[in-house]
Amino acid sequence: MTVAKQRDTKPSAKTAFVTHDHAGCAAGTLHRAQEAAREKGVRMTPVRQRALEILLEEHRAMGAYEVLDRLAADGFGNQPPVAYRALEFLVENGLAHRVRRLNAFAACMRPGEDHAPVFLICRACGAVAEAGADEVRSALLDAAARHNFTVERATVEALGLCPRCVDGAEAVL
Amino acid sequence: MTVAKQRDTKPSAKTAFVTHDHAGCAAGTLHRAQEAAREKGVRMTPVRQRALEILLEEHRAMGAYEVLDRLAADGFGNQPPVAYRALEFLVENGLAHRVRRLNAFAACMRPGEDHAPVFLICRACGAVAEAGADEVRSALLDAAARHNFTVERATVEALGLCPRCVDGAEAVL
DNA sequence: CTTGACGTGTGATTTTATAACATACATTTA
DNA sequence: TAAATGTATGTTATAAAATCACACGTCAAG
Repeated sequence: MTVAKQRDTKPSAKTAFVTHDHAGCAAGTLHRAQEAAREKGVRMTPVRQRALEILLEEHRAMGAYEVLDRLAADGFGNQPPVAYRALEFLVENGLAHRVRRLNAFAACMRPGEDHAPVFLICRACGAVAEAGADEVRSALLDAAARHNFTVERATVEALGLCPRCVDGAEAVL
Repeated sequence: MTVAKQRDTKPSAKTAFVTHDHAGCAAGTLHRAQEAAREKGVRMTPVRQRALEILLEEHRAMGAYEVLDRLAADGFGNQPPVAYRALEFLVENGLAHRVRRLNAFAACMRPGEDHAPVFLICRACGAVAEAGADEVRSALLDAAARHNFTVERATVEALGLCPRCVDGAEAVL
């Protein structure tokens, strides 16, 4: 846990690809997530909160078993359902997202805001950014409408290289 | 196998959601796929072709193990790698697509044409349609560009209800 | 005919995800 | 506060999806 603030960077146009104060960014997002949960009337229990913290601390997509290991190390159960249930809760309540391409999960950077996220996944460093998606979403809805298809949920994921990895080969790896 | 044509519907705006002559549609697509493979200089071996036929016959997303069962029934190997290798080949060569939301695979309806497909997945009947995606794709590229992200591959999948399932509740289930 | 590349078959294993059931905690209701 | 109810957690087991590693076969180039 642990909310060590280091440089109180203002979270202006925060994206995973821009160097920023992870700890502060994570703390802020966690706070907003807690708010969102409270407003929604759902319970942010210890496992759930810890799972979210783990995702926020890493600021990348993590597999369920990876999260599970961390949870177990913190004294929670060490069986798959422990992680899957916490992660499912977070996803259901818009506090995290599932990244299908990676069979993984990532914290939502805009908890509470109704979101239709696009994920930008760097294949070099594994960073995952959540991009604004309004235009993508409306284009998708248009395309679906042309087929008389009713969209309920959408997954939009792009795999490629983030700005830090694309030029230098000094990639984070 | 089997090109029993039933109603020779003209494949004008063919989509999985419009009632049409599956057999004819499948046969035509298979033919185009074979052409595409030949032009590309890759080998369309028996397992590979049969795997594609299976996907085309069903005209829906199928899990690797489901395809495997059918292949085994036709005298091919019955171990997972048999199906995964054939499917991987098809995907690599643009003859099929992977539908991540379903952990499944579907035949490409436009083999050869460089495609950036959007999948419309009916949660009621399981049909999967490949929709035109140019606008979605450009919106996605724009969004990525704003983050200085270089897109290499994209996954766009919508889950919802197809026109046949959305109004009648007589849904296929 | 031998070599080497590619494809296929097979057994075993790894990784990802759920089912099923028991226990504990929390919130309401009386 | 005690009982009742719903919700969350722990744990065992298993299912489903995907890959590894290695043997064998085929076919075309040398």
